Amino acid sequence: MLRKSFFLRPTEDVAKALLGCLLVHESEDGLAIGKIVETEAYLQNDPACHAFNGKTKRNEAMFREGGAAYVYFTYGMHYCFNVVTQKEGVGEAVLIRALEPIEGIELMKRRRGTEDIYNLCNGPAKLVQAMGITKEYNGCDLIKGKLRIVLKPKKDFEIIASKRIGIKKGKSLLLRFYIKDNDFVSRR
DNA sequence: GGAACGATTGAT
DNA sequence: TCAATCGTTCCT
Repeated sequence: MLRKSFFLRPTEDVAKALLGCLLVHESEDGLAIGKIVETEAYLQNDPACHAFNGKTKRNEAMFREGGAAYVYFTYGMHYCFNVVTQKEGVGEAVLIRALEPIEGIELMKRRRGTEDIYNLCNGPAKLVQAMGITKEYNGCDLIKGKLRIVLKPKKDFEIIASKRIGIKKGKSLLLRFYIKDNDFVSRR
């Protein structure tokens, strides 16, 4: 089980530390596990961040103490999953952009409607669908819930930092992180 | 009350 | 490159 302090570090550090960790979901349909291979940090003083203009009903979970989930609906049809960071009152989080499927791959294929393992979790809304994450998890505890993050100590990979994807503001910031040469990272 | 927009995806 | 699709946010 992860320690609370894992999530209370600077958000960029958490975004990098999450690479290689496991995202686990024990659902009624079965167990699904993916290794986190791509993340993006969203900071309070960053115009691309949902919390940039302060707390609203939608982004309320971002202001909770680190270790909670922030799940939001976008483009009228997709959900994205974030890991909330920092102490209570700070609106920062890490968007999980891609996973390497580890466990429950048949379940993921069924949920996604594809047989291609490289197309199961290579995007923020895709992995939400593959893992069976719903809006009900918004604000939930990721340390000990049905949906949780598990530390993976062995990290024998190189981390690449780059510009974030799909945003209109804050484009130049290098707040996207991914595992070098990993085949499950989202491309574009 | 109304309009504009979006941390995306999948098809063309 | 573009349409799909609708909740949230912000303006009037």
